[in-house]
Amino acid sequence: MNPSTRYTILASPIGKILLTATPRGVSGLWIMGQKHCSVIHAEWQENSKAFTAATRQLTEYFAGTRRSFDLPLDAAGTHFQQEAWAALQQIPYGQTRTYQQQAAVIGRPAAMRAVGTANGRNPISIIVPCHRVIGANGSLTGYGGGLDAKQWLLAHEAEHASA
Amino acid sequence: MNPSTRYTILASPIGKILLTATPRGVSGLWIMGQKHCSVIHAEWQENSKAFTAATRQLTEYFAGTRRSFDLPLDAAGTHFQQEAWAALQQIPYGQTRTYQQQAAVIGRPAAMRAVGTANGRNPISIIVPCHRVIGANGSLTGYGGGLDAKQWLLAHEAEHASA
DNA sequence: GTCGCCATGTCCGAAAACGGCGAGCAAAGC
DNA sequence: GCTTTGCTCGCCGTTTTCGGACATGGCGAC
Repeated sequence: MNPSTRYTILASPIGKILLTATPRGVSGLWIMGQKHCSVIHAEWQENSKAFTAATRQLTEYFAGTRRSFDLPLDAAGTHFQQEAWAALQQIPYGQTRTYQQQAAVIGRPAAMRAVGTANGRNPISIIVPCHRVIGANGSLTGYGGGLDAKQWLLAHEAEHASA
Repeated sequence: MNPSTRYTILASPIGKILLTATPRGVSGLWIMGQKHCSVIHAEWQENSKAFTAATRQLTEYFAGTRRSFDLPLDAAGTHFQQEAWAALQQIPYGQTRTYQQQAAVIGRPAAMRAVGTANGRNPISIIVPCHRVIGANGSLTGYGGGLDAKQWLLAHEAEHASA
């Protein structure tokens, strides 16, 4: 909604990606074609030059040569969501955690279900690695960008983790 | 809440008055000591110089020598409230209207009760003359600044209307 | 007269529903 | 016996929904 929001679209192995940013940093990364994909607002401005660094880092990530991102982020959310997303960024490349473990990290071990909801609201997929959280029994359980994308990302990271 | 809000306090025949303003104009006028009086937020700045014109016009009003105000206003409210408050400003000095008449003016004759609520939310007393609206049977019915103030204002205007 | 009922927009608090979960238990299949 | 599957229930933050309360006035029924 913020008219100072800029966006761009780029291609990837898992489909087109919509990137958005405010003046303070990247505010969204959505895998397009999914029902949870964010909407492009009329007052936003297309500006691929504003995403030079983000595009390069994402390209390297998909090539398997980058394992962590170094970008200013500006994700909007409640206090609890901010904590949940901060916990996500502590999960190393190629590893997974359960929702229960993530809830314990933020000091609320019983809030595992709320953590699942918060992960579903994560506006910056991939860079904030919500795909690295799976069910306690090993099932993928869910992913805003589609379970196919979640599985692809985990397999991709597993393949390049040891290198 | 807006840190660019300024305020000042001035004396009047009906008690102390709190004036607030944004960069776009006067945003509030509250009769202090009433339960509906706005709160002074910590991030606001006291600045009596910003209210030179408003103070002069109010002084003239209370002296009986001014019957209309000429100030930029910036009242925050819903679309319906904006319409209701605009209708208030069409009521001439010294005259009164009923809530029903005011509702008819904005094209919703059945919304008289909603108009009463909207008037109660009017942030700029006196300048936006919600005191000129009374019950259909002539009763004063209510006033955020206190019924005493409402009666005083109406008597004051009646006294100076013909001059 | 006067009492009760209804209409109008907004805000606020309470309550309920809703998830990208996890554990415990029973039943079925091997 | 042991695993697997499918319930049920409790957990917790967020969102949605709902019900009142208001600065009123007209109408019908008694």
